[in-house]
Amino acid sequence: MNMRLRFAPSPTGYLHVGGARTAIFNWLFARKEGGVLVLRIEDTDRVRSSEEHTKVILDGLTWLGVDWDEGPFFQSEGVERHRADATRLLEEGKAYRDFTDTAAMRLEAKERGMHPSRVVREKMMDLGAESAKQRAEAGEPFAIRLLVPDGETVFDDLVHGEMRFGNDDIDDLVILRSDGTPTYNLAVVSDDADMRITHVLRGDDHLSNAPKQVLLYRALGYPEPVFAHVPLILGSDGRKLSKRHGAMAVGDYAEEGIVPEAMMNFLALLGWSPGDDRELMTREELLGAFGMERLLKSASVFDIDKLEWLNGRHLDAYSDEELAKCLRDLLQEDDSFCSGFLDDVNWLSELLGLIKPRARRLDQLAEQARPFVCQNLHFDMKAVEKHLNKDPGAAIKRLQSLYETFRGADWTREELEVSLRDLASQMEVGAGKLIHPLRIALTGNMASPGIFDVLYLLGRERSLSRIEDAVERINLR
RNA sequence: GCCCCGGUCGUCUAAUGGUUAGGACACCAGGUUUUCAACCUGGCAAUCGGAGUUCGAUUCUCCGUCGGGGUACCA
Repeated sequence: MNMRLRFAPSPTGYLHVGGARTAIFNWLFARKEGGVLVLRIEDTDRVRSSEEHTKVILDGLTWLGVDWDEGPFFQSEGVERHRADATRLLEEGKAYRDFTDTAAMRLEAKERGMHPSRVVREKMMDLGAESAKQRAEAGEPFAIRLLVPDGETVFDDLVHGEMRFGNDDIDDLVILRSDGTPTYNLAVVSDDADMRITHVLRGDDHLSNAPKQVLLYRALGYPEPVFAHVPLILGSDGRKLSKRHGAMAVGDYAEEGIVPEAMMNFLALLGWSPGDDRELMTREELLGAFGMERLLKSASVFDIDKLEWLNGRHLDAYSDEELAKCLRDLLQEDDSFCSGFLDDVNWLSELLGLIKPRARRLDQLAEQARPFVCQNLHFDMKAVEKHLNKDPGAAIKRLQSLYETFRGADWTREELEVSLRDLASQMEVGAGKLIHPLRIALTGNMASPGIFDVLYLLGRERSLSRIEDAVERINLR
């Protein structure tokens, strides 16, 4: 039998990291086992659903590298089939019409200490199928509820093992609303059966829906899929992930310079492990190692630090050309950006060699690159204050001396270093006294790659003119 | 309230009826150094609690506790 899986997000406007991980597990499993992955958009909530929202989710999946074999299908397209399934259950006596008023039933149930749905059932059974049919034909609106049988519902979960639910605890759930629209549990079962889904891998939050759905499969006579409920992802305080924990959407992370390989690696390692000590894994390695048997049962906390660390490591694997492309994208909004520098492959490679260890994310990489590829510097005012403005006279003197010294120097790291250190001893100051103001003049920042590397990469002309500019800045204040 | 799931360093996790309970991120210290990183070395740090089974439980069982999910004519 061909394995068929599905990922079925609601189009809520973004791809949640929890949803993304569910998608990744489905994808890994499908690709690993040669199965088929179906994408279905659960858009039955018309208020929240929109085409733009759907697009955001598809883009998020594509960014991650999660591709699908069939779909996207839309749950709303199956409404007729959902309705037909509900009606069939009604005809077969496995469901019944509900004419009651919900609020009144709830109140009565509370007074009598019963499940509301059981109160409804009692009333509707008393009413009898014949009179129910007559009232329906007379045009009275009604919902359809599943008649939950006595006994116990037992099914197998790949993550949790055997699951048992007493049917007394399961409501006679509404499967078709009085406005004729299907409810979630019916729609899911009807769609999954229609799509011949064999493995339902989804978040733990659906675990208590599972017995209801199993009951529906059995009532409808559809073959049951295998379930696998994966644990949830929590925020840093162990609570459900929410806005106050920071970004929740994969799109936000993409914008913050996380690369998709790192995101997939990180998410795959939440709730699953390869069984050995591997942490840094490529897509292919994940695929090779993945298996449902190693899915964990317990929820895990989303640790941004670890994500960023992994991101840095994945960045190491990026080629110079790929990174140059990222830099172009990220820096294009800077008017003073001279992308031509990046065309010199040797220069590019030296630059990246210096800034890659200093950046974990693409946006940080771009900030590190900025002084080397943009004409306008962003000055860190704290740095300017400390090393230039605090003792302006000394700063000017030192920068001017450096200017004179460098002007006649061969532009090699070695010679630049020798001449700077010579100058420092002539002036009877530590080398740092020259280096710090110089660094700010050249980069605008307190932190940068080694100063001689900076000089070398910037080149004579730009270095000298930045020193001049810095002197000018001090004079102008 | 009721139903369900879960609990190993701060975090992600490994392991086992008998181990000095391993690794990684983070953190701390040292090295390196012109800054910031990177890098190297070292360190801190965990089996939720209580019973039971057992020669022996972190591992198996029960109870409690804590956390999570569900309990809709939401998905």
